[in-house]
Amino acid sequence: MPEGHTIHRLARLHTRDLAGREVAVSSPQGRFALEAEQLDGKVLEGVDAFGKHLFYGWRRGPSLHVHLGLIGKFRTHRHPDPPPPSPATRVVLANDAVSVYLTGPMTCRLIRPDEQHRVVSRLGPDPLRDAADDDGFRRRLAAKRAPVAAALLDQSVVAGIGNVYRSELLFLAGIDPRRPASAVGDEEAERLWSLAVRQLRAGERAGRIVTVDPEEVGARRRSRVPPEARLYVYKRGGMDCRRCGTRIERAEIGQRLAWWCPSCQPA
DNA sequence: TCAGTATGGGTAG
DNA sequence: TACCCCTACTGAT
Repeated sequence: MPEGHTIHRLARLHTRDLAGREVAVSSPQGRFALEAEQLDGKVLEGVDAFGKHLFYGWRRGPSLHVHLGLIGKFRTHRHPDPPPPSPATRVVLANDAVSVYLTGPMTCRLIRPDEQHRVVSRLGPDPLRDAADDDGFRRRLAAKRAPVAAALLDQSVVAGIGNVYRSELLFLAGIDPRRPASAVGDEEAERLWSLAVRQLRAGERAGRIVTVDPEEVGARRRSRVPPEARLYVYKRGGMDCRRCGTRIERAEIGQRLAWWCPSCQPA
């Protein structure tokens, strides 16, 4: 489920589980075998997240750049007796305590510092790194003529938001997803940014996306909200808005489906 | 067993 | 804008 909150959580957990020690690196699938040989036995210094990108930094070695794409997945198995990796496992990172398996990444490659800099410099502000940069977000948003829902998926406008958060944040901000990004006012943009910071932080802590106010669905805490009640609009087309009862609408915006409540997010 | 789907993004034209 | 790639799971056949 790789939006920015998942990526930052992986960086934190992989740093905790793997950094500061030698790591055994292999590639059961074989597509990363030559590169794995270069890293095998090196000490991992830390894992850094920018938007949806992960960078694994090694003592005396090139960085490992991972982007999960739509279907990439990390699985962590505590020892003893981790299950064998599936034949499609691109990379295994292991020490005597844990084995981490990576499958289906869009990007998995060794990268020089200048290339890493180029990747990061193309990204807009990341709510989980640059919480104070509401101004940078506002300026980048104002420069886009595309619908605001498309602009939120543009990683050069804001890094780390994906298809779930874009619909949910626009609902929380009361903004119609079809409105041109350049027509979003300064105060609305600031509100959108502060919602992004708050929601992605909560998602990073919880390891899942829960945008509903727990009280609105009869739960005491975010962690108690049942799975089917965690979101306001995402994938709820044709259902009733949790707040006003209006039927949730759905349309393709920016090559992906978006959902919104026409009453809570008036045109 | 197979088609469809998924929280993404790069490249060619 | 169209097309492509990556894997796992679900539901229909």
